[in-house]
Amino acid sequence: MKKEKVFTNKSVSDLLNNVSAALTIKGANQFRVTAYDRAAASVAHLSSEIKDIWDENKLSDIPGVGGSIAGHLDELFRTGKSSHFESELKSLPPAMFEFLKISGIGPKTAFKLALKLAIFDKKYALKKLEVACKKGKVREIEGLGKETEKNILESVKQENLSKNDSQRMLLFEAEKLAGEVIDYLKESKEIISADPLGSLRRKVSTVGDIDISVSTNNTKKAVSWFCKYPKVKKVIKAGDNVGSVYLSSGHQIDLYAIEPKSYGSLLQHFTGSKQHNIHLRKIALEKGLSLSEHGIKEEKTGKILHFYNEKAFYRFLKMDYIPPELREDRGEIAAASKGDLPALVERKDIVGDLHTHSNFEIKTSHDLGANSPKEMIDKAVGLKYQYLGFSEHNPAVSRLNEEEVILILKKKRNLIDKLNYTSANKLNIRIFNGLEIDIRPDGRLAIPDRGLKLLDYAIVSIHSSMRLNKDKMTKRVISGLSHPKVKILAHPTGRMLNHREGYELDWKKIFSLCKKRKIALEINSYPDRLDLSDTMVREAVEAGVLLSINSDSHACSHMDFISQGVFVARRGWAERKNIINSWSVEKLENFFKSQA
DNA sequence: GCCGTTTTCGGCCCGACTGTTTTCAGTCG
Repeated sequence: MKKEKVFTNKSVSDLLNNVSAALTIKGANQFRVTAYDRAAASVAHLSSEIKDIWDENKLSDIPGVGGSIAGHLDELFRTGKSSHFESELKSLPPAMFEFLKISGIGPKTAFKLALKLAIFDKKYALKKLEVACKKGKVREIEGLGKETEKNILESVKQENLSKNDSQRMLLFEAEKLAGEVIDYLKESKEIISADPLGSLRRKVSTVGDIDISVSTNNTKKAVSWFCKYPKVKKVIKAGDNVGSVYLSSGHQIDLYAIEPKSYGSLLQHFTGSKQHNIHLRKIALEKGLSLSEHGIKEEKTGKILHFYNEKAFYRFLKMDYIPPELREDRGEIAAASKGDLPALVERKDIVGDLHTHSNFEIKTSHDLGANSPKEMIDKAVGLKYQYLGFSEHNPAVSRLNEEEVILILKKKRNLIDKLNYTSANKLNIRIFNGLEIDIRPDGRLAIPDRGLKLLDYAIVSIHSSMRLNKDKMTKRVISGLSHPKVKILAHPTGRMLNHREGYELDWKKIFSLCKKRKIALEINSYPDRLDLSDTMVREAVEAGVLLSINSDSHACSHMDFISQGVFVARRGWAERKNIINSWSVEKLENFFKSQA
């Protein structure tokens, strides 16, 4: 059997970067080079898989991918190779593309190294380069020197072949890491404020490098304080306004320092996204203005206008303030100019969690929660929730007969009723009796109808046979959604960030059914799920489908993950009205009882 | 090679930093 070649966003992005490098060496038009750079960066930051986008015939929708590159990529996905890309790359030594992985080495240096050291093969290229460095051969090359040699040696040795070689961090991890650095920075009396930048500030589900800005009256001191952060392993650069370090954990952190009067411009500039800023810059240019991290320059007078904060910046451009989560150049600039931005859902709008697992002994074949219902309720009260839904996995049908299953579900029903009696009196929180039910491969639900009757609502989801094809999977899910008690489809694509791609579904069909039958699609807040993804949320919202932001907690502490789901919802342009667990108890109760 | 509320041609962001230089090229974001 022929093995299918796997294309990931990362591998496609690398390929485009290599083509860009090849064009640079060949002295191609610089705009053609940057076009490939842009396409590569764009693909690397996609929030869905490029293969899926190709499936839907939407490659040209990717910013920076036009007819030509889309055509080559199409050939690549259809046949496993692109004759055009291959011909661009073939005249150059394959080793140089390995060298490109080293931070600080670009196309010209990589090419020079390969040529002068006569390292041509890809195999052992880095190893051979390391040997050459140790022999002092690199410093002999014209234009290179001791420092370059040292940098290469350190990079190769530490496998700090960064430049995106390591996998992207989950947003949750990045927030934690950046939070610690920011806390440290704020200890300095020179530093007035410090904020995350880039994808971290835009709350993208995965984050590459961490960038941080500081407002200070002494940028040099701020950078030097940053470089003294105890977890720094190596200072990459330390200029008057910019610092860059590797932590001992291997993560790279960049710092940008600026005086307070320009802080708004800096924050805006480095929050990006790149596409958002390019679009803004174009609009500004038409008005005779040029944008930079220092401010807005009036071309006519040469005067630079400074902005303390971003609100003033956007106001000057005659736009509403655009929340960082929306800054992806997906229509937010036009909307902000017209005063048409959505009123994005906020964390405080979420007044209940409908997907949680307690340790109630339900004899499931999946995982139980770690905490008791009582402990979970205390946590929910602490979060000021108005309601909490327990949705343990269904009892294991293969090991129990129907009567045993019903018995367990009755026991759970009784417990919830009892909890409601006490909680209504003492805690002022409503408890709902949910259940997370497997949709079996044939589309049937894993518990009998008699069991469903005991529930306030059912969540359905897929936990097995994830490799069914799109058609079969769609039929399976649609069948699983058919019972009127089913109100939520949990983690709808089954993806795990950095771990596995989701299964494929015919979303047109799913959306239209969910809209008609008023079934909410879940935004699962678990840090490595974040499923639906932001782009799918946007499509769901536009299709008029309801959403539910849930934590899928298997322990009390997991209930804090809910903010991660809120970020995804915001990135998907979702408003409070789209989210069922922002509704009042009464409205939600009616929703559960409705039989659309 | 991409892109379009001055659209199918003629533009395309730009500054900081490092290393190797002695005025600048290469890399990065």
